[in-house]
Amino acid sequence: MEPHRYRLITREDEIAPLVERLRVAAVIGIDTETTGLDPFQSRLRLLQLALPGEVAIIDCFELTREQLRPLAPLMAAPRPIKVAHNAKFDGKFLRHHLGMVLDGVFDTYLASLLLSAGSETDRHGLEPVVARYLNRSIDKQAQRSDWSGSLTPAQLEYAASDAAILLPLYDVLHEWLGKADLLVTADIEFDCLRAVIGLELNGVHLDVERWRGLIASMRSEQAGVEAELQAALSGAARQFTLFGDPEPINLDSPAQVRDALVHLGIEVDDTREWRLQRLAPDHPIVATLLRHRHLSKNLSAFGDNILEMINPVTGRLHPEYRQIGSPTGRMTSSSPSLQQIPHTTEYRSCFRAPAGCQLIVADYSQIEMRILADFSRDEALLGAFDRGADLHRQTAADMFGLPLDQITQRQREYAKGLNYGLIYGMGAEGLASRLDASVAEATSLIERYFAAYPRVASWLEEAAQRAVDEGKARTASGRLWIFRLDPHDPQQLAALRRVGKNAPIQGTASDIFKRAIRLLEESLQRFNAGQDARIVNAIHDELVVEAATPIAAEVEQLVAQTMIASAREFLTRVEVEVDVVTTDAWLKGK
DNA sequence: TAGAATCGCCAC
DNA sequence: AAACGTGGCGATTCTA
Repeated sequence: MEPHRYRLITREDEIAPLVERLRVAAVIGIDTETTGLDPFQSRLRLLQLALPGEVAIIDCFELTREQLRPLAPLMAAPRPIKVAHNAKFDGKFLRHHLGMVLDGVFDTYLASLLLSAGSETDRHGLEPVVARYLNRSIDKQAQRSDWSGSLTPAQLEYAASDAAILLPLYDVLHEWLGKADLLVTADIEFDCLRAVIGLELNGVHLDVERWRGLIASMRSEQAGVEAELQAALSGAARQFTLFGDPEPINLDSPAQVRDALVHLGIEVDDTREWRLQRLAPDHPIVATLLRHRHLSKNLSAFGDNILEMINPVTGRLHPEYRQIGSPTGRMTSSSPSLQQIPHTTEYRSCFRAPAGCQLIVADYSQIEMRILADFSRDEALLGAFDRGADLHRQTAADMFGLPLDQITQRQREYAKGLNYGLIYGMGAEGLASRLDASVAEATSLIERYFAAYPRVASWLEEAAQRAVDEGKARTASGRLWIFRLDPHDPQQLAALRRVGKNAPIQGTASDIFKRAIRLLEESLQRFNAGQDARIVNAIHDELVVEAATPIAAEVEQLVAQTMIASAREFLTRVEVEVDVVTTDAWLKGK
């Protein structure tokens, strides 16, 4: 690639003229080089700003936060558009080290993800994206060089070219997004970047002592369970120690556990939970085994490892978010995944508001069923939400033609199974197993359900057929998922029909949620000036906000109103409900 | 011996 | 009893 014209900026008097040139630009490329990946433990070295034909490279070791402040309004404004590849990374460093909010972004990484529409094989680093959309090759080797010392011409050339390439990349990706009707979805994604940057920087507070106590009590119970199981199962062992004692089996090995059970006369093909559940009533040892599994799982997945992830600088957990974590648009979090902390009081109560703060925990009530009602226009299902009654009880009443107060617990369970199952494309066999009923019973229940909600039936069928015919699905915002499933293969056809039903619903829930995050970030801005309210967790349909106690009540109202306002942008027929509580810990009726 | 594949299970 | 969608992740087992 041809060398880029760049200017290394190390003096304060160079900032104002630079700001003037940037201010009149429609679009600028932006990139950073840092001494590491964690903004709390590494430094921001370079900030590159690309204009057509020119790249300014700011040496952040030479200039103070105060001296760079004139750049801040540009970074936060809608214009110029800041083009970055994975702006979340740059945005975290800008926010933490320079106090700048990054907004008004076009993210080429997110754009590439949207355009690939769920392809698992596409890569989305800058190098493959440039290759795919500009048909050019770039060299990323200098990325991992040492950015903390004196800079070589090669490093500066790399820094400049990485920022410069973003401008032509923007042109091409913008055009492709337009052609694919993805500009609305792209704006949803770009708009919530600022909040996702906040989510990662804010992190969550974990009560370490409480967590340690939880681990300790589980470990001691596990020791007892383990001894009991070894005594019972080792008789089945084929291995013996040098002293003739039975070799203990590895209870974490499904194969060894299966063999041991078979030796005890308990015939099993595998040892998955549902299968062991079936055996537990007749075999106390299996129940104990299940308890061991549970403890073992929790201790390994939610034990000391979580404590090790606490950031030494902030003392908090800072998960990484993949903003487009699935083709439906759902976010995922990792290191740790706060989205899979067990939903029990002992775990959730460890996630607490720090002193002087409260947690506002808010989630959408039945959001996916409401989306289904809105999409299908089914009068009875819409009516169920209008009446505001317990949905599953209402569904049972609709199915069985009974008044609400005559619905039995079992009938409500049936209705609940259907409400949850059908949006996932469940069939009669699946429902039968879930409800512990016969396939005939399940079939008849589904018939009753669809008789009560006929437009739901037709919408689901049309969605399945559309997936088969077109090989793709879209959400309310236009988010696209192109299915890589072969409709000529019976198994893949069935999977295609299931995902065809679910994708528009789950994906629209993502649209609504992400829009809500954006709106809430904006609403909280006036509090954020004082660092008094911040979003600290986001789990598919639930938001957790940490707020200073004096403003918590006001923030609670804001959170609920904002989430409702977002849903209204996408749903026309159905009202959504938000359950919200203000508490000390991450607890609520959900 | 490192990485892939598999089993299994946590969340919404 | 692989057929209920989306994910992350840990332990074991397989494989190059």
